Amino acid sequence: MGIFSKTCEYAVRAVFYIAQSSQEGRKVSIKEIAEKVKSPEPFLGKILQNLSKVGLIQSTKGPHGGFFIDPEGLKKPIADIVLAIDGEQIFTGCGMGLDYCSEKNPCPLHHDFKKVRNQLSSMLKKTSIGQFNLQLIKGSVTLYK
Amino acid sequence: MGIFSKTCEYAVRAVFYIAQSSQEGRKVSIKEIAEKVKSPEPFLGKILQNLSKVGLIQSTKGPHGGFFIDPEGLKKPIADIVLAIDGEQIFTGCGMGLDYCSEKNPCPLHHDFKKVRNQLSSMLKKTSIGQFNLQLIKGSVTLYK
DNA sequence: GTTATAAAAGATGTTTAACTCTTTTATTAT
DNA sequence: ATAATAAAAGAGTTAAACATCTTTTATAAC
Ligand code: FES
Ligand code: FES
Repeated sequence: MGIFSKTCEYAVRAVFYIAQSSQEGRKVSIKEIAEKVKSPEPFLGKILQNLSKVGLIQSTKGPHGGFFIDPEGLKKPIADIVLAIDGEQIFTGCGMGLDYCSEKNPCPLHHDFKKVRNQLSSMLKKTSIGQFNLQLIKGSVTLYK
Repeated sequence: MGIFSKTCEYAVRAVFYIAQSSQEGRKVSIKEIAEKVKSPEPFLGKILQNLSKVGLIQSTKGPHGGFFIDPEGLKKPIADIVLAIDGEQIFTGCGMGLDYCSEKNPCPLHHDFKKVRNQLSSMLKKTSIGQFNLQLIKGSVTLYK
């Protein structure tokens, strides 16, 4: 596995796709999202359910219903998705798995690991979910391969 | 979970402890290592068995036997431990879980994620297993809490 | 209000990672 | 040789992550 859990990877890809669709004024169904971001449909349903519960995305049931993100949601950082799925360990935890990370009682990796962790955090916090859509729309980046 | 798997965290802590002991000229038993780095003893046994198979550490059976690291092993980078346990995905994989990471067909995170990944790689590759012992011996860093 | 649509909710199943136990083999000391 | 020690090897268990299936609820169109 990579840095994030598989569940989290699905979530990020899905949210990006929903964001893009929302900016085009469309709601999208689980089925469509699952196809476009290559994730198992029923599992993605559960993930989106959770993201919806914490208010990161919105949805409406029934015909022409589906998932979308309101303008407030588009302003939120990508970090919020990761936090909702994988928790804060990745932003604050010790690289060697010690119970807690501290300056006073650091592990051998601490000094360097802290930098990596900080860079990861700032990358996820500095960019909002909505900001990626320009890139996506003009086709310079992709959500599937 | 953090950036590395739990198994990998145990492995790194254990290898550091073994390295320290080796530089003091002692072999150490699974029991001792498990206590000192806070890992489940039988599980750690399996992990060390694997590291031993790939030649990262050495061991001898019987009385006064145990694990140690030869001078060659001490020169190897920490990255080798991570690679042996978690695989190369963490060094090369796409942050959003796309099948492969590429410059030509990048995901939205690619540009920034690449930097994080590179920093992580260089951190793990630049320092050898043996280099940590000075810090460990003088007590400025720790392997348990 | 009936029907169609689509997500929510809840229960269930599968796979992988984490962890344990038992038996065997190698080494050393007596 | 025998007994003691410690890892290797292999089989087995448990828990968590990943994934599916079924039923219910909300919404919209007719
Ligand atoms: S103590 Fe290990 S990363 Fe800070
Ligand atoms: S394509 Fe996603 S990190 Fe490179």
